[in-house]
Amino acid sequence: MITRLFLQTHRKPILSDEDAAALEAACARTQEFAAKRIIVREQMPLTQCTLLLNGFIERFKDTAEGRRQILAIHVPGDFVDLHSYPLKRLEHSVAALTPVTIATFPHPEIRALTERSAALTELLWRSTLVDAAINREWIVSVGARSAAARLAHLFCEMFMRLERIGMTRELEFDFPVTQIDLADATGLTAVHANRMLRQLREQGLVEFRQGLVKILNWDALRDFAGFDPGYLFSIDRSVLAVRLPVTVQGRTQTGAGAGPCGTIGSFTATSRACAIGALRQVRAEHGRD
Amino acid sequence: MITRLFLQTHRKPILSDEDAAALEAACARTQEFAAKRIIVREQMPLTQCTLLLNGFIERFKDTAEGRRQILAIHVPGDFVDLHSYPLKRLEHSVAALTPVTIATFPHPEIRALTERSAALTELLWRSTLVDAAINREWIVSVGARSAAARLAHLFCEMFMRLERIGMTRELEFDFPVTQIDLADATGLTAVHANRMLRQLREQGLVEFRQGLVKILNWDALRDFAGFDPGYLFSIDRSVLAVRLPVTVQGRTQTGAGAGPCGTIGSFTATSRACAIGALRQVRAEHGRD
DNA sequence: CGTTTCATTGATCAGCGTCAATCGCTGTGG
DNA sequence: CCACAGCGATTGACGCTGATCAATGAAACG
Repeated sequence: MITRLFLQTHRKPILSDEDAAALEAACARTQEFAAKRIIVREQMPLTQCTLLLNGFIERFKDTAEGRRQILAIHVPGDFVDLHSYPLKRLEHSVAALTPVTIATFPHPEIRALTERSAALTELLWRSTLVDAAINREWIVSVGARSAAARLAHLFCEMFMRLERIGMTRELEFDFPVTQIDLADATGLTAVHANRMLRQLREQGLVEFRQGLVKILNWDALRDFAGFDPGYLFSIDRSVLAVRLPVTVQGRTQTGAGAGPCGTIGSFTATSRACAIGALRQVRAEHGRD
Repeated sequence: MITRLFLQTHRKPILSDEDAAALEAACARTQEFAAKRIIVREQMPLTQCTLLLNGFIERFKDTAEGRRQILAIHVPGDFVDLHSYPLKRLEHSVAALTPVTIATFPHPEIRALTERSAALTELLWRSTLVDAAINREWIVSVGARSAAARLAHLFCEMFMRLERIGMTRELEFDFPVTQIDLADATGLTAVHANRMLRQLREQGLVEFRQGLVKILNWDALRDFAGFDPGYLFSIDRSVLAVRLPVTVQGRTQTGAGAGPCGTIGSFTATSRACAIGALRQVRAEHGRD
């Protein structure tokens, strides 16, 4: 079943059996690519979407200065370029990080799906938005986290996403990328990424060696990275909350209650100092830092 | 007409008059907020979406260390949190940068729209994906551009987005944000942002003074920022190409042609050196750098 | 087996953050 | 009308994080 992992990752909204079957049937064919092969080149007109079945895929842009910025790393079950359906072209390239197997869904087939079922459309739409939420978390990573925390955060994210599809073993998982890839994803140089990986290892947080990630201390790693899985929009946030007590939640307590639906806020976004103070307090209460 | 600027920004797919009217009618009410007011707080369950009619809005996250990362800046005509419809909650907060007027669209109304028209759904979907493309360009900014180039790039982006909705005058436009906001958007400190703004001014590229941006030399600014408007998915790329000759286009020429539909690439993503060399060459041909 | 890629480490240095002080503007209350 | 507080802009001094340059070894590959 081609769409199994996709549906396992994105469970809402719940599809009828017919819709699920229609989605499955929309696949035109499967295909394999060697590692490092470019699958989609930026700005080319596209007529199909790519569902990743096996292996790892990167989306990236190269800058004029010769730096590569990886924008996303995809795992099996991810609809790598579903956004090409409404957009018709991509503003970035897509390449295989490892040997991969993909399934392709022609745009006309997807159009037929959207005309057939609003629920199915919403599921597809939603999956592209979870992707976007991950994009935004990466903005936070490169914009506001230290080098070591960026790497730690990436490991946390990959762990949760791979666990969702059964690709972890206890606290370790295969992550067959190079240190150069890690550097390109986190906005660092390979040299510095290497040093930070050593630091993470020596701090007893996480170990990365030849494509294998071993999480040595999940709680410490999560705190160090400032990782809050909320942005992954996984199925059951309450379960995650138990397993991963959310540090940063305290933020929303800065000030009294908001309107009933949360859209009518009643507080300003100012007073950084105040918010920071509150945060430090929350962190202190949890005995961290 | 509430949706005028939105439809002006997002012209594809083209809507029927009925669909456009239905969209217009889905608005429940308009509302005003003072500057710095939080409009949507992260993680709160949402039941409506926000269309910005007037003013500027930011989407942001605060980190545990007290840093604020701005994830997006919205201009009139932007559906600020349309992604809350499929996602039901947001992983970030939304606040007014200036006094704003917004229109709210209840989720049930949007659901009705999606059940009514696949074309309308695609337009809405597409607009959330253009947003995501901007998110990704911001990853490139904070991850791979120098401090000054990040600011320059932001000014280029805002200029193009504001021009689309008629909010520029020749080469200047109102951008009523503080230097702190600019710093939070670009992953810099306010102090350093200030210095870089001075540098950009002294280099004769762009001037930012009390909420007014004056572009002193568009070509030089665009080149300095490495700005390629393709990621904005504006209406007519060819027009933009004439007006703003696309430097970075040359990249896709690195290697011979790809498959007919662009999905079957035939080159590897390796050999950075080669690609960089080719880029330098392209840039040299254009007499830059 | 040569060639290339990746990992690793050292030395050096620059870009950007941090700390601190000043100045101007605005709003506010006495 | 003035004193004062708060915020934003600006500038200087200093230091750290992370980039750059360089070299080596090991492993993968054709």
